[in-house]
Amino acid sequence: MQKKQTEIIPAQPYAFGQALAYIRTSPSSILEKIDDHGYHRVFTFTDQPVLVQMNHEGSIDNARLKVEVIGDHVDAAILNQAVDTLKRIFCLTVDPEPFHLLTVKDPILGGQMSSYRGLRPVLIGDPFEALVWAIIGQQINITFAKKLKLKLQGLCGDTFHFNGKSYPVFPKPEQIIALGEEKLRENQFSRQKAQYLITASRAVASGDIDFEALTHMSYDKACQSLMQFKGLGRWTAEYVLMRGLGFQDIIPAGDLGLQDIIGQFYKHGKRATEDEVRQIAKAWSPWRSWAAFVWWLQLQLAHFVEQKHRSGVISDE
DNA sequence: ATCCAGGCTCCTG
DNA sequence: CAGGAGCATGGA
Repeated sequence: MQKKQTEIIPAQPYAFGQALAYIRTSPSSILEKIDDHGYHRVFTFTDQPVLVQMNHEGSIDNARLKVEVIGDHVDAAILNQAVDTLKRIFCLTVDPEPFHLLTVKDPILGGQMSSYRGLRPVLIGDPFEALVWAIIGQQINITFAKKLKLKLQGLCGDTFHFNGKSYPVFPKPEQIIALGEEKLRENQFSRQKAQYLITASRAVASGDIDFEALTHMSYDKACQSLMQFKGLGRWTAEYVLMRGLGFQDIIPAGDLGLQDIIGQFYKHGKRATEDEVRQIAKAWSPWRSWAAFVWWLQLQLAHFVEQKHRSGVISDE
């Protein structure tokens, strides 16, 4: 095993602790390990599993991030890939000030943001993982979606071992294809989901879906490009562009959760329609993805607290 | 039990 | 072209 390390100075202010809290409560995060020291996760860089660790030092206004990569053959190029990946996932190079100014103009969104100084979105670790998660999440409750993701990981994902600990490595498209529709069906994936997953994996493996190319397209083109595949509708395309590739100005208005919470705050509790969400979200351009992240964070925290309650972890005072 | 869930496709009228 | 049924499965 070789190690290399470096440091990232993010655009300030940056509340890394908020990002970690988000990951800890996010149902989509099954690969990340979060502890007092920071963030740990295995990525695949140039066909090699690499453990990436990021710890924070300093304060919100003086944040510094220590990055370490561990793997069989890690060199400067691998370290660079890790840094680029982390910058993308945590939006480290984006100046959050314009978004902050925008939220101040919207008292409702601004009210949500007041306790989140230095917060910025956290993307899903890898675009393919975002695509898989979006397909899994279609039309089922999140708790079950997480179970399915864990199952998929157990069925065809690799494991990376280091220092007595094991870290899951998200399956490559080829591994999901090799698993096959039958196996997925046996594991509670509906026929549709199984088909969509295989179709999407094939498209990624063949290069028909090219994430790198998508990042350079306009929103419209990228969306259309994804939606030509069966099983990838508008919501899924928007979700992947936003949470997988970091498109900054997308509102996945078809999302029931968003319709719900935006209705709560902007329509006196009545669920908003897709069109209404798009209309309301225009005010948040060009930061619509960031606003969506904030709303999702609210939903997620509420859901997390509720679950804790149910399982009796939090006792009523 | 009953309704619904971080949708999508396909089929009506 | 808007609206709705059907899908397939588990959570609350």
